Amino acid sequence: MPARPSRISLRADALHNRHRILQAAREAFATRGLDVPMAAIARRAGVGVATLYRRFPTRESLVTEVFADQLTACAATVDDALADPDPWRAFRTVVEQVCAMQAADRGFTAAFLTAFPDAADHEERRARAERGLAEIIRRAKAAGKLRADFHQADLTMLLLANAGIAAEASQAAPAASRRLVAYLLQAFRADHADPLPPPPPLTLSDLYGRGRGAGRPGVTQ
Amino acid sequence: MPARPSRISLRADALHNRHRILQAAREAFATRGLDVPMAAIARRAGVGVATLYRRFPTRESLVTEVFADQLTACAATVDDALADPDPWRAFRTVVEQVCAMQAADRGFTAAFLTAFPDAADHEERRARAERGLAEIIRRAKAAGKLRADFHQADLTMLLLANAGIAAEASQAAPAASRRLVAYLLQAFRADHADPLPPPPPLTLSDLYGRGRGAGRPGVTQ
DNA sequence: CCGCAACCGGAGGGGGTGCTCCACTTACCG
DNA sequence: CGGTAAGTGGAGCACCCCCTCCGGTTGCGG
Repeated sequence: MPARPSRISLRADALHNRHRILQAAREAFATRGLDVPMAAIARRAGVGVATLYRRFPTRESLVTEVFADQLTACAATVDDALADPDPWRAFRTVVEQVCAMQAADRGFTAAFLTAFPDAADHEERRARAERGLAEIIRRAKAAGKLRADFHQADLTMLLLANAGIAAEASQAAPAASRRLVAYLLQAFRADHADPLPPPPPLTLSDLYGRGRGAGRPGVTQ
Repeated sequence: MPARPSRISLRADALHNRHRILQAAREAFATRGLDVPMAAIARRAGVGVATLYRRFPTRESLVTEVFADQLTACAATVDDALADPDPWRAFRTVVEQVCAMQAADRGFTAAFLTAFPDAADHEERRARAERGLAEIIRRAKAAGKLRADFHQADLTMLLLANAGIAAEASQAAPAASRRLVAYLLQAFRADHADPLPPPPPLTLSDLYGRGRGAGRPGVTQ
């Protein structure tokens, strides 16, 4: 996979600064979340604000670049799971790994859950992962391990729940996340599936569609 | 229970405005979360900013006042549950009710999870509820319905997870929350309790103690 | 009905953040 | 080694939000 054409010809010092910025942003996002001030990132990287904005015109571009690796890792997790002959282990592993990544990096959680208007390959990769997950779910159900009334939206639900833990728990997040995932995996198993009351109108796609904001009663009031 | 002495002698119009402010704040907090601008609340209430600040000097005082009813309802739920002869139903009802309240009101979630430095009775009531919950847990375990390795911190975990859903899911929050709670309640049952890997170092108290911020590597950078 | 004290709303200072413009510096190529 | 274009950092503007001060208004007791 060749590097993106936009960054091939950078002067040596510029490239160096670019790496410093990415590193600083990575740390800042992980500990303080996605809305850390740009100036703080620049300061941490030891560059001026202008340099940061020249390299990454929008915060979004910085975020996508910073979390590209981790998203790749996510995709790889899904692919690995698709190659696993044991459907339930595949399902379990994906859930555990992704949630662990979320819990370890507060910014990653937000980046994962945020829709990026541009970032075409981002979206495409996400759609691909979603298809992979659907297949894993299908197999696990077919194997009789995953309860039949499990819905793909339940994964989104789990991700949101896990994000809540990552957002507030801080240092305790990894342990709490592990615990939550363990509980839920047990609840997802087919062999002890009590009836499940409510259906979940919640998939990643329509979460982005018209999700988060207020009901917008007036204009701004 | 008599009204608080601080608000007994208000002029008629002032009292009227006070109610308008509380109503506006309630709506704003519910839809936009706790950090909605004070000016927006004032505008929505049809009063000036000064009036809002005169009546509620800090945002915190406004928040506590707005959610006093709901916190009372929470406490009542715990008390009701303590009176229930069926321990498991008591446990289940408390969890379901509180989570439903959280899902219905985004601000309530935040208010519930936020520590208030003042608000003495707030803290006291919270501590009391926590004791009640401990008793409910104890009974449910003794009845053999709740798994023995359930920990009180698991409730906090559930609350945080539910908060994550309330924060991002918006209109789908109630349904998603119900689904999550249903899953977790099944996982909490003693009769299908697979071994649970990680212990949870996470209770409400130490969540407040030194919880949310970054690791604070330097001073502000 | 009158006077005063309680009340009101908006203007404005202070702080923080997003983003840009511009004079200076420096890597790199010939 | 020198010219040049790429690169740099910080000052500065615009915006938003918190909170307070102050001149005008009004409920209400006498």
